Amino acid sequence: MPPIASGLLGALDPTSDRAVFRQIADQLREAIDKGRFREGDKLPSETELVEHFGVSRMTVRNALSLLQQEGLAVSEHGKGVFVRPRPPVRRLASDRFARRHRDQGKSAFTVEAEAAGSRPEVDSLEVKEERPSQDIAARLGSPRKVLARRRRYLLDGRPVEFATSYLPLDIARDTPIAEPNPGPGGIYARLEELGHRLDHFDEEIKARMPTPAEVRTLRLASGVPVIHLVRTAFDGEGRPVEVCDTVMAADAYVLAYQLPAT
Amino acid sequence: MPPIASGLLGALDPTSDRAVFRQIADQLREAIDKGRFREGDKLPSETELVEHFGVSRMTVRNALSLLQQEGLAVSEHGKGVFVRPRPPVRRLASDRFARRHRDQGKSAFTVEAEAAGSRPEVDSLEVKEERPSQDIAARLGSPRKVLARRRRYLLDGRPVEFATSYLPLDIARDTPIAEPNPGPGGIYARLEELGHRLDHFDEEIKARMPTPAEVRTLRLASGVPVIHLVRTAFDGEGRPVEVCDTVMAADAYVLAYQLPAT
DNA sequence: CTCGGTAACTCGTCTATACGAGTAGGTGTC
DNA sequence: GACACCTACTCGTATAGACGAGTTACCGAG
Repeated sequence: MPPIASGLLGALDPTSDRAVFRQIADQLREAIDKGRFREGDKLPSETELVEHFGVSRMTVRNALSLLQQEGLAVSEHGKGVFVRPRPPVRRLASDRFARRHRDQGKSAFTVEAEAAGSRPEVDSLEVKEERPSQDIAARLGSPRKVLARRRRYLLDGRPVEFATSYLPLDIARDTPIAEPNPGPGGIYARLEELGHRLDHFDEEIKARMPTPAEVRTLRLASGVPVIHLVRTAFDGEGRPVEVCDTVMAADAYVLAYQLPAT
Repeated sequence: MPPIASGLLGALDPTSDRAVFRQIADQLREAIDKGRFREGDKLPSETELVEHFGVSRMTVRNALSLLQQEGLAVSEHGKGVFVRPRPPVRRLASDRFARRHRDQGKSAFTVEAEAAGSRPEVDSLEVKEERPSQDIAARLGSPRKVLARRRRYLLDGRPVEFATSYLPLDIARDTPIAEPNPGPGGIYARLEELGHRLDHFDEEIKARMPTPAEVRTLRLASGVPVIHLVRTAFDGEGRPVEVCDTVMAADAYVLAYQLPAT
């Protein structure tokens, strides 16, 4: 076995006042940026880096930890540290809720995923009545209780999104919306059948680091933020009829919107 | 001085197989979530935690590092580790480029910031001609050269956003758009005066961890992602007339959009 | 009173060592 | 050939110690 995957990495500058672990991280980052290590490639092991740079293991781990926080690398216990693969990205277009996309037999997620050549799944379905949080209540016009529909979306076995829809009970109770499977076209199609013609949606987008619970349910690598999207659906009278709270793995999404110049 | 800010923190569970540093992080996280430590509060020092839990300093640092990666805490050299303050959030509404917002004497950023009671600044202005990257070229219809306008936006002295506008040279050369200050209403007002009536904008949104360069220019705390927004402006003939590439501190923004149900 | 220095505290960096736990590949037995 | 085992490699967790550098408050000299 060659002593190290060296040649790809240079030496430290002892005169620099830049911390040693940062210098090591810089070199690895540059090697990744320049393509000397590619997506999914294994980086030199901690032991190899220790020998190559002549530093202690904690220093090397510190450098690798930096790269992981930047989202450039992921470590796998027992295997090594790898250049983080960029997963295929799902593009959410601003017309994704257009009525013409609703009259299918399948859900929008399924149709779109299959068109993109991926294998879609929906799991951890939960449908129950509950008291809304303050935020959700405010968006829905302060109903006392709401119907909550929770589900997780996966592409090719990888969880990409976790969503909860909230609907006022007076709208959703004893309708197909309260069923685990609401039928073709999803709950928006059912809402319209029930006489709540949808007029427009408001969406609010934030990005932040995931909570430990979100790391688990979305199986997120370190250094991957989440996109938190809250969508409110309004009917023709301006009444909010649904709020959908969605947490998405940020590395799996691009959101696209079209704005009129008015 | 009291021996420790204890009472707020419990003991470790030696029977648990959960790593000690995770247990410590769990306790601190819970104390923050429950409001026992509030925004800006100083957490117990490393030394205090070492004594309270009876572990080594590296273990405590490991726990604190976890909280920083989650965006819950920030450390300040020589001072301590603090619960990360949530800065005031700037809300970008989907009508922010409406024509009626343009006929002011000031830029949209300035007007809006002052209305919100903040002190706006714009700096590191750079205006130059350059060859576009592949991505920008593709969005602009492959011009050979473009005018690039770079600037950084600050609120109350804090950098929140870094943006670059790209315009095809045949549109922008020798116009007020090529000046450092393009005048009231910004470059969109100038584009319309030049006969490029704006029709609509496309926006693409991603979230990711910042590069080291972005950490510097936006003075980002660890555990704060960036929102990367690329906006393309189209004229009435469907020609792209500008691409604006923006990197925003994610903790300073909420993006709001309105979608028609069509 | 002002200014400078010191002391005590904070986190940052780095070394050296040890053991645990997951993975992969080879080896040897049945 | 199938399978259990062993071994060598990987990263994960934890200890103990050392020195450096930024911050703050106090105290003493001028």
